[in-house]
Amino acid sequence: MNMMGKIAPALPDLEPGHPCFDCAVRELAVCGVLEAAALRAFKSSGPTVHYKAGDTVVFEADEAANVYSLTAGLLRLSKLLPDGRRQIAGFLFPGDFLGITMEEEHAFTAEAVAPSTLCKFPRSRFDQMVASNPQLERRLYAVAAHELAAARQQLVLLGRKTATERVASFLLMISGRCTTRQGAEIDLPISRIDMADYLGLRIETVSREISALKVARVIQLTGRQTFRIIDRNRLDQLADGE
Amino acid sequence: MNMMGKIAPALPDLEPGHPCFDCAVRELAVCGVLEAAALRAFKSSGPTVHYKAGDTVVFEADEAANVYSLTAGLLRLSKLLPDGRRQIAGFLFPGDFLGITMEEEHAFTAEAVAPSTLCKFPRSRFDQMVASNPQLERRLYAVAAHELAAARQQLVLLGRKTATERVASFLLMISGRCTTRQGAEIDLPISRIDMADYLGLRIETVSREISALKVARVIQLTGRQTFRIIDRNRLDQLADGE
DNA sequence: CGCTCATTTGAACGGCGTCAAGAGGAGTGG
DNA sequence: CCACTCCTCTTGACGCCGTTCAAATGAGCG
Repeated sequence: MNMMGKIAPALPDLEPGHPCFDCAVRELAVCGVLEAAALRAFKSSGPTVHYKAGDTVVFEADEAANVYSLTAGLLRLSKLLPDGRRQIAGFLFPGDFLGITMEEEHAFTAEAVAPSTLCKFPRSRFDQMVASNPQLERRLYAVAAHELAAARQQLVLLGRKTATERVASFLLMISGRCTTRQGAEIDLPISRIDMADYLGLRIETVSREISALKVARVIQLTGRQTFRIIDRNRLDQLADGE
Repeated sequence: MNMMGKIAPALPDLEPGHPCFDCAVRELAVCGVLEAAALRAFKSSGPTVHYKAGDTVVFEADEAANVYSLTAGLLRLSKLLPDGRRQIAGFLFPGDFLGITMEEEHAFTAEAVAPSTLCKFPRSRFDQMVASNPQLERRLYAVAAHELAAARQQLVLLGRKTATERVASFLLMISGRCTTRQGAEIDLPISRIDMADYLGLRIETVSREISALKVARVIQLTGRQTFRIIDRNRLDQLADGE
């Protein structure tokens, strides 16, 4: 039943002019399971759209008329309580799929954290593609199962972990997701506010915890948006509360 | 794309002797989408198993060799941190499916909260059934999407809601899930410890919040395991932090 | 009745939030 | 180059919500 990680073969028969030809995440995204012919039909059903940082892709409670595949950038999924409290349920990285729902409306708002590019498909058209491509259906299930596991892992963090453990866990997650450049320098494309709203903390607490990790020589801030892990083992320990 | 809630037709051609014939949740469960013939083949691939309250159905980190459909009882999905802290990620009610994962191991422990009955299927056999029944695949995706939405909703609760809001939300959830008997009496088959571990609180806090709701005449405890909602509107307000 | 275990209640503590001020960059204009 | 503003992030002081520790109450059951 394991299909995550099984990567579709290269598609040498896809012509260079096709928009998917040089897609950086083609094998990662849901489209990765499609044959060249199916991919052509698929892609032709929707445009590529761009959003700049801060833009809203879909509003919570909007009709779920489209689904998206993120090819570049970074999105956040969030929900706002009536009094202004906000919780971020997760981040979408390139290759991730936006629109896993059986409901008529979206349950969360999706906003661009960084300038982002997405392939946009009308839901009706997408459903047809899914119906006629069993592998796509299977891939969607795999993606949903993966997201579910991640969400449940986050439940443990929010329900039972301390501020120190949450921040340490977050930095480890980022280090696994964000391109580590030369010298293990890690990009941190997320503001303190977004970190706080993802971790169920306030920005002051996040800032204090990061400072503490810095003082303890576990990490090193190499720039406003970059850091370096000095003591990986210690960070692992802190994340697990040891 | 909406398939939740679309109930399969009755199956008059299923013989009375078949184990699924009088299954209380047949139309609710994943099996609900199967034709009588497919259902026969499906059911024959695994036995019915029983667990008493407290028993473990699958251990976290166990090999995911089987999948299950819960026909009666109540399960909890939980994870234990090394130092004993525990978080319950969700409860499974009759009709729910256990085994949504693409990994080789289970990520959470599943234990019986009440005496429970499950249909057990070897994963390999189940995958075959899924492969040859597209509707089953679609149903599984729908179930996963539904669970994902529920988990993300719980993220908001754990990350941003107060103790009062959490307990009020929980009682409302239970009132929607548990058979309300005569006089709107609601069964509460979950201990304070499980409530606390689900809500990210301590049992003393849960107890205090319930007492406060009782004193405020919002609910009424009619027994150790049953309660009644006196002021539904107020409970809704409290759950949303108004 | 007496044991055990779940739940409730009380009192004091502490981690994280709140409020407030300061530090550090990035951009703009002189 | 500095001066100024804006904004994010950091740091400090204090307060509160939920936890911790402790004990009482109550339900189930031999």
